[in-house]
Amino acid sequence: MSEEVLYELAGRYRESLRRAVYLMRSLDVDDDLSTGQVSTLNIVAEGPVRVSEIARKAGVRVPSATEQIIRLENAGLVQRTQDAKDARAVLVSLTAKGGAALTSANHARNIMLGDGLAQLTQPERDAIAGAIGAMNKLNRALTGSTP
Amino acid sequence: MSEEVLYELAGRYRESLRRAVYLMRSLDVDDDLSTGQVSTLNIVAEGPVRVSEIARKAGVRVPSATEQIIRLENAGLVQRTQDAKDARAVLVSLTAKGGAALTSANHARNIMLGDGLAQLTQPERDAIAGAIGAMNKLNRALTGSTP
DNA sequence: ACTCATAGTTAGGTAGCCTAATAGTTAGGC
DNA sequence: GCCTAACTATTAGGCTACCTAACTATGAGT
Repeated sequence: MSEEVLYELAGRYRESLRRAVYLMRSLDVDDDLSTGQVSTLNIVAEGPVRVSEIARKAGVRVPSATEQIIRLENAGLVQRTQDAKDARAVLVSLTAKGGAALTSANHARNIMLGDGLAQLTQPERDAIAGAIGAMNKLNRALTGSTP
Repeated sequence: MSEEVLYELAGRYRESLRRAVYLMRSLDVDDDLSTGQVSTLNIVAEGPVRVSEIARKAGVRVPSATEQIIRLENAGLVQRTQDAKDARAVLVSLTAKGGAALTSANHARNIMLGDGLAQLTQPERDAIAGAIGAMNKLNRALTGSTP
């Protein structure tokens, strides 16, 4: 694969992602949860997680994760408990209210995005569906190198 | 197209995009330009543009665009001039220094992203390349609705 | 000419990210 | 067993980027 072709593809993909950032923001619905908060909740929803693990998965530093968690805790959406096996660690888990809020938030956003997808042709949707796996692999390849 | 399928695709795509957005940020190179600033410069590079046009293309409000532009102007990367045809309007254009900085910034980021793309298989790269058009159309479809 | 719309800036506030410094806890070498 | 080094999380302080509301200046319509 020639470097020029990779470079050219990188440029086009980067530009498309730039606009997608905007799209993500436009998916912010009137539910008092920012995109970042929904992401954090989605991570926490996988089970009780350490703060450092949340930070790693979200791609931010630990203090930033702490801050988000405190905000979510104040909103009653998550709770913090000490890890019984390691007194240094804090386990973050969803509250019932948090679970409900997350379900609703994901639903609202997926519906909005689904509306956009419905405006595409079937081949276009197929193209996006087919690219997701490769995008995820690319994300892993690059985020591994710059944690 | 069934709604469930759209919904499911929306969820997977949204999660992939979320990670890709982090990836974009991780591409920040040591060149004193944030991703947002590079985006703004890329918009300005298309020719002298009004502040409101920059805001529209970047998906932010006008005051936010003004702020970015002032920052870039202080760095000597863009310049503001009065529109000869409309004394209310301000035209923003790249300076020579800004053009050079943008070229360098885009180059560094495309090289980094190109490195990641090189780690994919050819079909995976094809999948991404094939999805870009659809992603852009989707971006337009959704961003049009929430300016 | 008067009014209303448009373009941009300024002011004030918030979220979210960062680094550096701190407190407490665990693990490993000796 | 203990002491040091490493790890986990929080706090403190600072920055960017975004927002809304209010303001100034200019243009356009009747």
